[in-house]
Amino acid sequence: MTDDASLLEVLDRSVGGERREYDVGDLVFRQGDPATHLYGVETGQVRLERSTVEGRRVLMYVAGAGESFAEAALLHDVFHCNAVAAETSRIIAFRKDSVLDLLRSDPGRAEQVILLLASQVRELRARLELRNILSAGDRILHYLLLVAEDGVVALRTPLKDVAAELGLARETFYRELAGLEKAGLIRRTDREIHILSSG
Amino acid sequence: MTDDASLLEVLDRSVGGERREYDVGDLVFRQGDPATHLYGVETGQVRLERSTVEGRRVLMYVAGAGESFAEAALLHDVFHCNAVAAETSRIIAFRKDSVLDLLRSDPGRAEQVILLLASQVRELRARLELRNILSAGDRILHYLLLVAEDGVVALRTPLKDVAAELGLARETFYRELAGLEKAGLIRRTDREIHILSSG
DNA sequence: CGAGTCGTTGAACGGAATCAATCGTCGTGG
DNA sequence: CCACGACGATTGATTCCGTTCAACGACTCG
Repeated sequence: MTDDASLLEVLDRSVGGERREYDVGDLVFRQGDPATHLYGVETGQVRLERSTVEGRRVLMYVAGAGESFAEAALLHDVFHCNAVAAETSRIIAFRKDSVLDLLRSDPGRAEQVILLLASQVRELRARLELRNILSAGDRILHYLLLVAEDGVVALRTPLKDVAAELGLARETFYRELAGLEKAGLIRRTDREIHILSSG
Repeated sequence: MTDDASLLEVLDRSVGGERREYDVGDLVFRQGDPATHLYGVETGQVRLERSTVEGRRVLMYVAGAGESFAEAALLHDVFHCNAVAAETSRIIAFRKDSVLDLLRSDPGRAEQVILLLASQVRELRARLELRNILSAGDRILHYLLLVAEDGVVALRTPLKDVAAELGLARETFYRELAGLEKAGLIRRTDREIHILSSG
């Protein structure tokens, strides 16, 4: 699912980023702040949330380890949301100017970034489409078919995280997984799920 | 939600695309075909689906009017999914080489594309995050807060399409909307929804 | 050896999907 | 001009299934 090199990695190699540590609740940036940087999560988790006029808060995104966020800083002068650490986190900050300079001066890098973003779009679309599947069992099966390579899914993350990615309560996920196995559609080993053909 | 200029528009203006008509069920391209073009939907709808080894089909994305698809052609030599018209559709095909040439020779355009993709990523993330909200009412409210400008949401598409975007049955959506109005949280006029402040 | 987390199963509840029916509106053609 | 059909919007009743609460075993780590 995740591709070879992430945007975060590419940026980190190309323009050096400044690493900072944040505790739970710390603000990385605030809505209205000048958008001078974009960011990556090295460890931890950051919540992006927007404050509405009436003071309500709308969660826009949760960025986990390895992900970049606030790329939209490239588009705007000020941030349109707050970024707050949801866990103790190490964040990398890249200067917006540096990034833009890089993209302008190095067409190869620019192209690489385009490809990265394009594949990210593809992945997000696929994830979104998954959510349109109502039945938990079908959703899981489709997910497995999507991420499988040669009929085998290697589990890199704990199962509960997979459940979260699928938008399911972990209990439902475990149960349904057991159901699929009982139905003879999959077989599980320790860190792998094998998809058994049954056209 | 949708931004000023779409990727489709930018491409259409920069590299001329070839327009083709498709009937329901027609294949735009097939899994394994050389990936020589990327595409945009002018009218109609296209389903992107991947065939697995066992002949099962997994839906990856449904591209509607105004959207581009198969941008991933830029990354790969062959298509990894089938594209089939879900309605009578007019599709624009852009030559991959032309697009790559453009991006390499025109850094300004490349930058514009990067910005477009970045904002697309942001939008997709936001949509995905919405799906993590279980309660239909909360989901709708968050959506409204997200797309509102000055507390007003202008309906561009039929309500039933909004319901689909939110991943809700249209009945549920209507009902919940009525509920929100009864609860005094929103007020509806013909083509607008007003969000009433209530911290 | 305890605390914490992941994985797993059971039982009950609640809410969204689904089926069904109605109304309004718009466009089309006779 | 009106009848007709298509589609969006809406409300009611019922079913179903995923969430939630709860409890437990396995494993890791300090």
